[in-house]
Amino acid sequence: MNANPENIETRTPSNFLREIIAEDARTKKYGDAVIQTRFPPEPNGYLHIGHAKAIFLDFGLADEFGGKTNLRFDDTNPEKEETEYVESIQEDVRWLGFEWEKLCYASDYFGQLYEWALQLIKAGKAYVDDLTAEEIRQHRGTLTEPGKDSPYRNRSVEENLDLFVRMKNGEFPDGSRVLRAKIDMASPNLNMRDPVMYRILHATHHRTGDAWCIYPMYDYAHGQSDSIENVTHSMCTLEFADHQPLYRWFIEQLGIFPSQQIEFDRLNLTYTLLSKRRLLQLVQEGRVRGWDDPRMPTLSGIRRRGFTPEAIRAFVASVGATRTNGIIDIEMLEHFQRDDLNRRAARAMAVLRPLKVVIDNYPEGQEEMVDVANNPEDPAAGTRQVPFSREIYIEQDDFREVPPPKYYRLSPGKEVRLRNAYFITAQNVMKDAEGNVVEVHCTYDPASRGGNSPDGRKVKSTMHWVSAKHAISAEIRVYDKLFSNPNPSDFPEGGSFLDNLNPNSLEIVSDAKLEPSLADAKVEERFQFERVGYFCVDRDSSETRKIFNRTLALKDSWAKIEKKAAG
RNA sequence: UGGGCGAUCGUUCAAUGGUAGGACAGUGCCCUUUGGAGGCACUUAUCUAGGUUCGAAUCCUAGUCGCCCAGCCA
Repeated sequence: MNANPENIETRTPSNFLREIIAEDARTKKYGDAVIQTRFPPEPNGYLHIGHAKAIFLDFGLADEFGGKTNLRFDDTNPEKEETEYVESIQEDVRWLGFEWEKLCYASDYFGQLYEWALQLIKAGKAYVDDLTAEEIRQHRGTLTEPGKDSPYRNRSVEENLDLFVRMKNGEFPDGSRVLRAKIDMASPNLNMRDPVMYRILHATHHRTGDAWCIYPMYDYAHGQSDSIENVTHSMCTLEFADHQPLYRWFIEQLGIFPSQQIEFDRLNLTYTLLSKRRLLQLVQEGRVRGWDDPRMPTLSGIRRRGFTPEAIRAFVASVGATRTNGIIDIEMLEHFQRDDLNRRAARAMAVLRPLKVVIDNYPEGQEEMVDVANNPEDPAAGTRQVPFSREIYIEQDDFREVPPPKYYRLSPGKEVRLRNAYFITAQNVMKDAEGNVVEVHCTYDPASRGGNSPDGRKVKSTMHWVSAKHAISAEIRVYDKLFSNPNPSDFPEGGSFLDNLNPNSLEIVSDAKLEPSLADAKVEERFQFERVGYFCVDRDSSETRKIFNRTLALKDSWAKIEKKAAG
């Protein structure tokens, strides 16, 4: 990305990660080596907003210090990993605006890792254990009790070597043996109680195929992979803090490049679930339309929803990094997205729930074009022509036959402005058999063309509109939060996180009326529908029928007033 | 109960022994051809108890509370 360090300095406060790196750079802890980081996802699912923070930190911090960042797939478990995911991950990282130095795979290092395992066995630091998974668990002890040595712990180097080579050669079935590091079964840190380094898995790996039937565990692969890549600062989330002693142990035993692990807090958001397992469940059970459903917190979902990489970067930058675990208000994310879109999104007029307005004194058959700013925030965006005629649509919410207090919009006898067009005054209404208002008849002031009256008369309200004759019809998918509970994982005994699903997270408006210029909108193009919200064109659109996703509603102070009045 | 980590406005991030500040949210006012945006103002915080110090959010001690760890997952 084209990061501007000065800008980042002034825009975001420092954090402990930046300070550690700055200090290491200053003291030349790594000599003249450049700052090297890595973003190490396991290709077993789609990236989500939580990963955006890690990506921003890994890439952003390295960049700030003139360093490099590798994208490394931590693909040590063939049973869960797929090429589909390695592709989507690359796409998502690029979409966020980052480019990696090298594309790496832990599986690239399987050979080296194997050689190092041999080395550790020869040094008497690793042994083959024939205990079952269950027995290993029992020998591990508990949080308060030390573990017990495996009866196989003191095998000879020769026997261990022989057994391990045969494990590698496929002589033993899955689960029959493992290679373990020989450390300390009484360590208060469970990770140091002779952790498993290799397990036998006769599974086809998405890259190495059937070349291997033993696969390294995370703990044995991660630090060494960092070391191979000369990673200076290996940043990961807090739950790995207990693994750090082991991370260092392997590097020290092997005498290889001393990468250092630093942990920071995971990103948590209100109303949002970031557990891969549960996200997968939502997809598999059809609770959402897929990984890229616009309600999903996945990067692909957020992108389809209309969020921008700029806003996400600004958001994660503001959130910073600490070692405290908190939960960030989703409104913070929404704020950064509105802020970005407000500056950049072209405006358009669209009526989601149309109510027909007939301007009785506007000549029948007449039509005209009015000049409209594409973005009042950005004069450079220019203007466009929007057709106006005798019959228009306004939002149902913008008319009340009996206006409540503080209601500024259209009501009988009230004069309002049609944005960029004319002042109109409501005269009378037509109703259907049930008494619903189906048409409002108004008169307009021809002198107010453009939206101002020469006599300086003021109106309280300005409303958007679409010419009925020229409007195009479109489908609009109005999204709301996927969960109605701020903490979706909080459910009563016997319940499920699914109970927290918001039943109204998707509302489909099938016949919205849009200004005709929107007929040319391209997939993913973003707009602000004035007074309504931010929308983008969904890829489900066809040549003849547009489908828009609502990214976010505009802040609505009238809704607040109404709510307050309702008590 | 063992080990590790942490604790500052409602939320989040700063303050690195020297005026507790910003952002989000909230409230009020101003402005407005989007009840949007913008501007101004306001409210609210250093977990507790001791100690060190001229001076402590910061250092020390003890306590309290929270998170993480007992996969042949990462």
